[in-house]
Amino acid sequence: MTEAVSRPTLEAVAARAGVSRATVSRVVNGGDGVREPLARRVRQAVAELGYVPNQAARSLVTKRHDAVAVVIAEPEARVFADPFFALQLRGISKELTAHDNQLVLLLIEGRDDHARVARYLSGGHVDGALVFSLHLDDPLPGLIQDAGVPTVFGGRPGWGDDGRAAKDPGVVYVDCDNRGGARAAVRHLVGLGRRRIAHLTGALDQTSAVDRLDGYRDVMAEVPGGNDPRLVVESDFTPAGGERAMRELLDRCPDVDAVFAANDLTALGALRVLRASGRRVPEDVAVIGFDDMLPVTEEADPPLTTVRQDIEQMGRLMARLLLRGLSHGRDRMDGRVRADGRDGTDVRDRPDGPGRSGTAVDGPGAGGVVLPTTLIRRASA
Amino acid sequence: MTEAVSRPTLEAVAARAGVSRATVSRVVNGGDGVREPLARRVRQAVAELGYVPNQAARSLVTKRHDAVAVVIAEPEARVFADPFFALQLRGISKELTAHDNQLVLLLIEGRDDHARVARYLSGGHVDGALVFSLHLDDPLPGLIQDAGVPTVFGGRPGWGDDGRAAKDPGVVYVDCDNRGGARAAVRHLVGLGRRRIAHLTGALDQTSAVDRLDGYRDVMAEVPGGNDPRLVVESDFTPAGGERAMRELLDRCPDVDAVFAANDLTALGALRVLRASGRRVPEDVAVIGFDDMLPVTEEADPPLTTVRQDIEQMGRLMARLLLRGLSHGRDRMDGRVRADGRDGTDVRDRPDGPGRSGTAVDGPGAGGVVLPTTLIRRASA
DNA sequence: CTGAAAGCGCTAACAT
DNA sequence: ATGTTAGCGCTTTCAG
Repeated sequence: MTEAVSRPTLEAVAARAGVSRATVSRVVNGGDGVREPLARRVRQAVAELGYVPNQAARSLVTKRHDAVAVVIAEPEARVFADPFFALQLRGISKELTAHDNQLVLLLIEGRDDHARVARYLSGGHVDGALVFSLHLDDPLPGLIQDAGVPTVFGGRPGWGDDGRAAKDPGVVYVDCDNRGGARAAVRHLVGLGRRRIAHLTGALDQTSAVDRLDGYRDVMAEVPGGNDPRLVVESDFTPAGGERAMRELLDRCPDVDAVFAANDLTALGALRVLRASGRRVPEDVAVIGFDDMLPVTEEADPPLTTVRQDIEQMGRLMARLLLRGLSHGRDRMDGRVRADGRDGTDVRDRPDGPGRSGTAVDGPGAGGVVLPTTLIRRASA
Repeated sequence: MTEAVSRPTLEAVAARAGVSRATVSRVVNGGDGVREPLARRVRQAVAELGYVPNQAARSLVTKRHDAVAVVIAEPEARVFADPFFALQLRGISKELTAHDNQLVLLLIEGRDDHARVARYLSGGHVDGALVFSLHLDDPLPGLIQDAGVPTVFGGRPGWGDDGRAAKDPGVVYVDCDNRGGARAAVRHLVGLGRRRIAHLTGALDQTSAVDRLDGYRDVMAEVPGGNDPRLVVESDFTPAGGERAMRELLDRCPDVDAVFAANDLTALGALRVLRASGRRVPEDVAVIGFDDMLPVTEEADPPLTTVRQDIEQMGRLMARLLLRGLSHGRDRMDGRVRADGRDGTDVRDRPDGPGRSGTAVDGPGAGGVVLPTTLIRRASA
């Protein structure tokens, strides 16, 4: 292992190129206003010495860090049960990398960690934050707002009275069209001729679960007998919860002919209970999930029809919005992030095929960007 | 959102407390050699002003960053198919947090990214790196060694001729006892009275797959007819690969009565093919997996007997070893990481129950720390 | 278009 | 035990 030998400084490069430090600095940072022959000499010296700018020194004067924090709270470690997390990170990482920003990962393990994270964020160590707000009652978003760090949330924030946060144009978030996706799923079941369509909800302290339930209700309101409350069973996004809910459902409504589960894991549990009860899927009961968690949906028996959301794209978009706000901030806006100016490239670049649902923007004035979902037909419905 | 108002500096705190900057600095950094009354005044001022040290300024002079990079290469995105990644990160994060270090996440998407990561690591932005080396031919480890950054690898590194790297005491890594775990699994099958025990390998360009195969062979060498090469089918750690391999196996050896799959996903594929072929598990064919990937093993049909490795613990240990090397380095060792001084607290704190396998240290002189595995009995074997 | 000089906020000798 | 001082490596006016 080589000794951590002191790296060359601007000074060294300047000496070697026979110019001043200022000139080297200019070249290194884009090189405006340096005549080509000189610039070339500088670049040469940089290459020869293997010069890499000292980020600490740079930050000290620019007050920028080219780093953003990604904050992930993982209460019951549910986040870790699925590949969600990884995909989001991947999208975020790609976008940050493309803009030469570093990703500082902040995992929250428990209540105590909130203070730590808040302190870090207020400490001015990063230029902004991407925050995944999982629960309606999570104190974290509030703390972060107080910290005064430009922030983009992942998933519609649910804090505040009646989801007030999501309507505050100062709060920027990215989400998938949970409600629209749910509608598409239920409509599909209706189109299949099903009438006793049930819903196994997700954990209702998360906005995604609430929105999917709302979407279900939107469509069922138009189905004769569709507002039978026994058709909705509360669950929690887990396979075990799905089993429990499905048993309960079978008890309440033995005549059920379709199930829209709040996510694929829940659908998996339902599938098992249905099989055990002697029902055939989809002949007797059609089943649809949500997320399109690949290993799960494709390997399910039968393969699961589901509503796909592009997790990685959500990550990318979050990062993009944050970075955009940051660059504004540098010029004159004090870093306030805004969700407008949605050029949408890369986001809505897929053809508008059948089964497509949702709009790309959830109403004017809101700080939320909502990505469309797609119904993926497999064997279960 | 509050304006990014300039935070208070040491100077401000000093003024308020009526002392010099140096004194404040001393108090903030542990407070040796400052008399209590004074120290109290300083702490008071710090609290009142909400002072947080400027990390950039501090790094500039100390040349330390209290940050480590976590480098994850994810070739075919396989990493993201399972919760592995998340668990490792969680373990790492916990340990780093406990020592006030930041986690900078570097995801490698393709060949081009290697250079970028190498440059970042050489750039002296972090104090050390935790690197997951997935493939035998990965150029990354070499680049990282050149970068001269204290590093701990996740998983036995396979580069160099014949795994030379793992024997270099200068190369530190943490792995689970793949070979021992495999032995335990196969021994269990033997104990069940099985004789035609097959192995579906993992991707053999990863040391974990190679080691598990070796473990299988260790035991089979003592089983009559156990060295039948047809009993080993190469696969790739995926469910689809598992299906393919299992079909091939059934073709070659219809009399197979047990299968040790290189991981749980592979076992899942095997299970499906076995069912389709009309075989009962475990009556006709016993099946064992590896990893104990919970959602998969518990939800499998039948629930999967498997070899558990404590992923999170591996992450913790990697971070701990790195941090330990770093603190040595600060005193006098130029940051060289060493795998000795294994106090092992938290690592070997579980009772030595039955089915336990492996040693905590893989031979003297090597830079590797190998964590034990546990056989988890469920219904499939 | 280029160079000289003034700090950014902090730590670590060195004084006292 | 506390204060004074000299930079860490860089960007950025400000002159020329």
